[in-house]
Amino acid sequence: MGSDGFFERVYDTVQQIPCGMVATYGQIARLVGEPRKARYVGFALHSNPRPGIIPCHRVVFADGSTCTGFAFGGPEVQRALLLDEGVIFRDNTHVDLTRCRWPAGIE
DNA sequence: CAAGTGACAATAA
DNA sequence: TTTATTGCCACTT
Repeated sequence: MGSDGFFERVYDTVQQIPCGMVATYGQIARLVGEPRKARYVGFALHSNPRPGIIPCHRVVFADGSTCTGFAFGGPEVQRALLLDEGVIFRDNTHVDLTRCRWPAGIE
């Protein structure tokens, strides 16, 4: 859409993640058309210039694992938020991308 | 104003 | 199979 910035596309895509679903940095990078910029997708959320409109907790690693640090205010907090939205967890730190991967049908 | 840094993922060896 | 390196934009200081 009107946004010509890479970050803007990332924010717009992350905001489109439906409740109960999660997306990976790499998938978002592909959705914006730049599979090699997955690194900056994470940085875009880290910078978080639009707090409140960017559900960073719905974004996880390609492995389905959440960040190892306190990026979301606490990995356990992120897990609680996702569980509250209906996301299925395989482990305390890994999300069941098999069921909650978004968008559905990317293959 | 310029340089450095940063929540990852994919490919090569 | 696993480990290491590369890629690359915007934001921070």
